[in-house]
Amino acid sequence: MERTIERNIIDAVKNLYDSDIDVADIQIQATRREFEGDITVVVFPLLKHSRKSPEQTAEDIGNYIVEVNPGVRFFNVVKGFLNIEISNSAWLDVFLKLRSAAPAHSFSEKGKGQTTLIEYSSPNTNKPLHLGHIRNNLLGYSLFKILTACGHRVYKTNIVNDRGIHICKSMLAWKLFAQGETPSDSGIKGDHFVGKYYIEFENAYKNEIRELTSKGMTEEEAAERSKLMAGSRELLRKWEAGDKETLDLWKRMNSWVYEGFNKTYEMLGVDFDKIYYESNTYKLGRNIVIEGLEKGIFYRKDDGSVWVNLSSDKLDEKLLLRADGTAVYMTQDLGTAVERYNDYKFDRHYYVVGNEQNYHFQVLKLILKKLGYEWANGIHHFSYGMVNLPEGKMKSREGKVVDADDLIDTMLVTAREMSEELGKLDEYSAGEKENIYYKIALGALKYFILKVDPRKNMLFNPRESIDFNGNTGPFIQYTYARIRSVLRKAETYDYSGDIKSGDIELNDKESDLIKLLRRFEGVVVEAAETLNPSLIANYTYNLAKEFNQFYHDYSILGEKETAVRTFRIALSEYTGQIIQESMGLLGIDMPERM
RNA sequence: GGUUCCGUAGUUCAAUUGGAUAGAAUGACAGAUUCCGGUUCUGUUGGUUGGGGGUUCGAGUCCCCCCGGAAUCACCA
Repeated sequence: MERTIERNIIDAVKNLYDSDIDVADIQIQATRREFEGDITVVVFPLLKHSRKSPEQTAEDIGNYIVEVNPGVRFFNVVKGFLNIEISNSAWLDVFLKLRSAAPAHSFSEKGKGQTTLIEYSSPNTNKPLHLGHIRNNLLGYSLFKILTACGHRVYKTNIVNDRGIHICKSMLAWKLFAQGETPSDSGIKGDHFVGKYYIEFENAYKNEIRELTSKGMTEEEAAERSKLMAGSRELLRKWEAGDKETLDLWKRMNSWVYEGFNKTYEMLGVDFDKIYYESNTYKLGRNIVIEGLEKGIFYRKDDGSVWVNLSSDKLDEKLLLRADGTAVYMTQDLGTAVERYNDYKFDRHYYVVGNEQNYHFQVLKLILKKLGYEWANGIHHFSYGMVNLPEGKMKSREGKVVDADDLIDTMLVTAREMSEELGKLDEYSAGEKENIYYKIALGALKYFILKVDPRKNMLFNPRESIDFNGNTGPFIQYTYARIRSVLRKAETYDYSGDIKSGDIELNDKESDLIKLLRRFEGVVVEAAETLNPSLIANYTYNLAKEFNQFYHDYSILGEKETAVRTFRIALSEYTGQIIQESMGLLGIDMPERM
């Protein structure tokens, strides 16, 4: 449609003004609702060719197009905007073309041949996942879906911070207090089980400090004298030295954590192609640092610690290895990056990590470049904002975190309550019902988080998210379920037959819906280019709302005219397909009924 | 203080990436509906896009200067 108009404009300018124009000067867009018409041409860029007023130019070109293009019914001019009304039969053609292209949907060729890595999730093995991780996981997974849809070859990776003093703390607490208890003994999910001992350590440590300070020590002295802290350091030392007993316990406790994480990941519907462990990559990182030191890119201070000076890039000095030779966060990330490049030879590598680490990733990329790795240019920190709650900020130190599993559970409970109240599922088995509740609960959670621009800090309100009305996941799911219901009923009606162009006259709601449907592809491409799933979310909401308006105003199954009924059912079916596909890019499942 | 990001209806978010009169949802208000209320439906209200300059046919969007908020600037991860 746009193509032919574009062609018309080039011809018009050629014939009317005897001038050749650049295709880039042609701006065609969908007409806004408030105005009459379907397609709008912005004529301002054409003025240099016409040398006339915007109104006159639009008038000239409009007349020309109406004359040569039979698909165009009429036009109107508002200021410098030429609004073109497409004939209804042309809209029907657009729909038929869209629909026939649907099964083999490919959105864009731009990603073709691109190998793209996405790192997301990145948990620590000393505590369960929380609300912040949920945003991370959902964004990472959705980016994977969107980029894949645009032709990228995408690999999902995860880096597990399974090493360090924090792990040793839970290990020590377990040795001291657990008396051999395991997750299966206690009936606690593995990651929560280990998290429990981490908290026990913190509490015991606090008590110890309080006792010591009450004897007249300062905080610093107390921290140095602390037996618990000394015990953790001792464990870390043993771990690094490869002490068998320590390593065995470490492996055992980590396996409990992973078992727990896997359940949470499964609930969220996310997965990974390859998981990296910091305990493996930190050694490679250390070698890289030492290599850089030999090349003179880094330098050693008197105490033996290794640094890089980035002050010429406004980034100050950064520590790479401690005085005792042990690795820091940056060390292992350098190792992980190099290992990943060796594994995948990626073109792009997205790190889905919260915006509190912007500085870290700036430094990481710069260091890799200084080391001479060309591929560092493909590294990109996908930085997202924090999730706040109505009660205020989340602070893990004060224990004010929303646990991921708890949150999912409350969402499930709420979904069940609300569905039971509506009572539309009474005839289904318990298993089928549970499956639907699950889809609603997760759909509500995912949609609420993904509809927000990732960069922005956001406010998560659990009650609002699961509303069946408004801009929510359940509302879109409800629209989809409604469409499916119509289609099930339609099978018992006589609506077979092809739709041919020219068969029927479309009404406004129908052509509005088609207009929106044809934008889908563009939205997906844009979401991939700007790495922004929220575009897809908000688009889908508009589509669902548009369908409901159409559904509200016109009869589908009760329609007498066979051709019209056939068309409307086909339109509903296609809308359902797009909604499902669109929400699928957000990792949200659509229930067949709800 | 340096760096990065964010400021849009009372609130939570949009705005086809530089297009027309900045839109939804929710809240509030009015009316309808009925088992009081919630629910549901209809309508109304709600904005100097933090402020000020600039760029151009045209700015919420791009540039500069202020104001406000967040993150970060560790031998934590």
